[in-house]
This record gives sequence, structure tokens and C-alpha cells, in this order.
Amino acid sequence: MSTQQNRGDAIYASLRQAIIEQALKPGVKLPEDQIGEAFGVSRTSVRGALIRLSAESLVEMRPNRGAAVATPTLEEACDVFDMRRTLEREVVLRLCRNLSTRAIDALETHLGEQERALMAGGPRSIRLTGEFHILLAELTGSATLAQFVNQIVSRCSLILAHYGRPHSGECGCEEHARLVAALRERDAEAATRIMEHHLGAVQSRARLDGGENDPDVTEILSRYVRAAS
Amino acid sequence: MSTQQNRGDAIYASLRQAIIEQALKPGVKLPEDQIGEAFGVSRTSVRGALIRLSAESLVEMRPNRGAAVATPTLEEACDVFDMRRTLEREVVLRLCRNLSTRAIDALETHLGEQERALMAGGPRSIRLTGEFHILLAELTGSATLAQFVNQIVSRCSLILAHYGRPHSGECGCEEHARLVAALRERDAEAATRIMEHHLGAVQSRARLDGGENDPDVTEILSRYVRAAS
DNA sequence: TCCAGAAAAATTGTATCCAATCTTGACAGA
DNA sequence: TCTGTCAAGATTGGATACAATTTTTCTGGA
Repeated sequence: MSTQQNRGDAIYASLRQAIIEQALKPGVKLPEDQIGEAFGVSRTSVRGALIRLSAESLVEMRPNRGAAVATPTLEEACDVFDMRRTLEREVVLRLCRNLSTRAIDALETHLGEQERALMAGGPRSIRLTGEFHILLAELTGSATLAQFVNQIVSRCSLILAHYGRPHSGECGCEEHARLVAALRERDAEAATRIMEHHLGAVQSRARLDGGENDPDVTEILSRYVRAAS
Repeated sequence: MSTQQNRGDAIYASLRQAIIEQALKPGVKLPEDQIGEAFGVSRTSVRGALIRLSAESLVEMRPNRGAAVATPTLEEACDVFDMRRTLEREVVLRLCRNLSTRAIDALETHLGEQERALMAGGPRSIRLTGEFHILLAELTGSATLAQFVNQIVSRCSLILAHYGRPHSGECGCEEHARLVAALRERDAEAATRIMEHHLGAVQSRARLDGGENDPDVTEILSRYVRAAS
């Protein structure tokens, strides 16, 4: 899923990372020409990457009108966060049932990286805190679960970029540390509680209460549009 | 996700259906030329469709060697079925919390279709029994959950095509009826039990016990290949 | 007969090209 | 000044073209 064999893969990975790190903000247009030129490839390869990103709901492709970084609606955002809760609860339960010491080592190594990145600041930190959750999912040994979590966490990044306060990444990673501690003890009850609380905190960084986030005129107006009458 | 705006969409939908209905069996090569000619379009459009299908793990694309209907490994198959259990349990729980009478009507209408298709036989039946589960997921109102279930159920179809007994679709739909009955009563305990049992039955149609299913030589031999020594 | 290696054919990866569609900006009329 | 219309420019959808790679076929030698 990472190494670049085709040019399309490389572009896919780069664009994806840029979106997740919130360098490409929701709504930004992604003209094939321009991207192709930036990467030094033709539109053909770019198109392949965009198709894949749109399959993940990270970009929207409207026919004849080009691609843009997706702008999730409020409803979508809530749905995605709900789904994330569901999936990550499952991750924690599976990990408590079955977690090697090697896995715990991997988690703690990653915790260290997160802290260092947090010190240093920058987009790397945003990405790493997300990747922690993906690592958790991978450690369940279920490729499918890991893939779904990967997708959902990426979309959460996007949502935070859209609705979150400026530069709001996921979290200070202190709760991550507590989660790892609970997992080490195989304490499913505590682990799910921490995860639940943690995701609640992440979600609360988004202003999903319908408050005045962005003057997204078209979206607001679309609610008042009726069939031509 | 269905109406064909671009040519790529049309091909995507057609190929997907063919795979799910087990008309295109796992391992079958999908040369871009040939498919393009079959649909009367160029390779460009075909490629787009294949990219999307490979993002769903329904086809495998190996660099410079073309696309083929995916041939899930045994491990993958088990993983997918596990994930399906996880997701569909969530579907049932959500539905018991919140299910309109309109939704129940929709389910019963669909049950009727399934029965009729089962009488008539043919690939339509295979597809419809799968679509019942997708309908369930859609009725939760969560687009994300529905999409994940859609993907997972499709992959299960593929797995049954690979490992299942000949023409083994999902199931006689009698358990579907019992599930709807339990949902109507909002009986979460019974509903999850039925779903669990039902998916167990579906899974058991696949010979995932490692028995002698297919002489998948390359895969078998790959376990004996060591680094060149 | 069987195998190794080379040539030919087939297939993919990617760039380029054209028509269709959308967007932008200018211009005329109110 | 504002608004509606239309032409010019930009962008996408899709086909074609060509180089790179793989697969198949052919051939010569053991």
C-alpha cells in the first residue's frame, strides 16, 4: 500500500499524505493538469490516483467538473465519527484478547515518536497521532479491520481540517499512553473506556454542533432548494 | 454509486456484478484490451474501472502483468468473514435501536423478491441474497457502515465462488425472514443470535478448513519457497 | 526428445491528442 | 451600474500512440 511501483501509486501516496496532514484543505480544487505538472507526469497517472482517492471519499470527483478535496457534510462527519467508535472499540476488544509483547513494544516505540514529533510541531505530528490508531488496528492481525480503520481515521483527519479549530490534530498523546498501559494489563473494560473517552475528545475538537463554522453558502442554501415548482 | 455517468462507471458496475454473481470466477484474467472491446470502449475507461475494483479487493492488479479477479487466500477469507460478523452485528444492534415501519416494509418487500428469485434460480438469486444484507446496513442510515458492509459482502461472494461448493450462493432466505421478525419485535438478543448463526451457516458453505479445495499450485508452492540459498 | 536462448507477439504503463463540457470574461442593452 | 448573452479559454472524458515489459513461440543444439 505504500511503495511506489507505478507513477500513479506515488502520486496517490503523496496526495493522500498532503490531505491527511491538512496541507490540502477540504474544497481545494485538484486540476489534473496542475498536479501532473507538479509531479512531472501526465494526466493519465494523476487520474488513476484521483480515482483511488475518491473511492476512499478523500476527494470528490464531479463529472466534467474535476476533482477537489472532499468537503464532508455535518451529517457525514457525525456518521464517520460514529463508525470510527464502532471500529476502534472492536480493535481494542480484539487486542485485549490477543496481544503479543512484541506488539506492545511496537506501540511504545510509536508513543515515543509521537511525543518527539509533538515537541517539534508541524504536520508530522498530526499524521503520527492518526497513525497510532492505524498501528493498533494492524496489530489485531486483521488486514480488513486495519484497512477500514485506516480509511476512517484518514477521513477524520479531513473532517478535523474542515470543522476543527485551526491546526487541531488529534490529541496530545497522553491518552494514547494510558491506553497502551491498559492493553498491557489486558484490561478490556478500562481500555474500551479510555478509547471511548479519547475518541469523544477527538470528536469534540470538531465543531459538529451545527454552530457557525464555515459560511458554506451552497450547502446551507441547498436545504432550501425545492424541485423546480 | 450505481447510475452510469461516465463510461468507466458503467464498466465498473458491470464487472462488479459479474464477479459478485460468480460469472467471473477468481483467477480469471481481465485483459484491458479484451474488456474494452467487449464494452466497446478504450482501455482508458477499463483501466479506471479496474483501479476501483482493485481498491475494493475484488480484483488484483500486478504491475505489468495485468488484472485478474482476486483469489483470496484462506487467511484472507477467514479474516473477511470475521469482519463481516463484526459489521453485521453492529448493523443489527443499530437497527434494533431504531427502525421505522417503512424500513420493515422495505425488508419484507425484499424478502418476497428473494423468494421469487430463488424459485426461478440463476445468478440473480445469488446477488439478491447478498443485497439483503446490504439493504439492512443501509437502513441503519449510516452511509459508512453501509459502504463497508457492501464491500465485505461482495468479497464474501467472491470467497464463496473460490472456496464454496459449486453454485453455493448465500443461503435459503428462510433465516432472513426470521431475522426480520426479530427486528420487528426489537428483540436485539434474538436478532444478533440469528444473524450470528446465519453468518456461521454462510461461512460454513466455504470450505475454509484447509481441505483440498483447489490445486492452487503457485500458492501452495510459495510456502515452500525460501530465499535463494 | 528435451532444454536454453532468441525472436515475435501480446499486454501493460504512460504520454499525447481531440472532442465535449464547463468556466471566465467581455460586451451590449437596460 | 447592473444583468444577461456569447465567445474565448480552460478543463475534463476518452481514444489513440508508443515505449517498456512480459509472455509465447520458434529455433538450434545436446
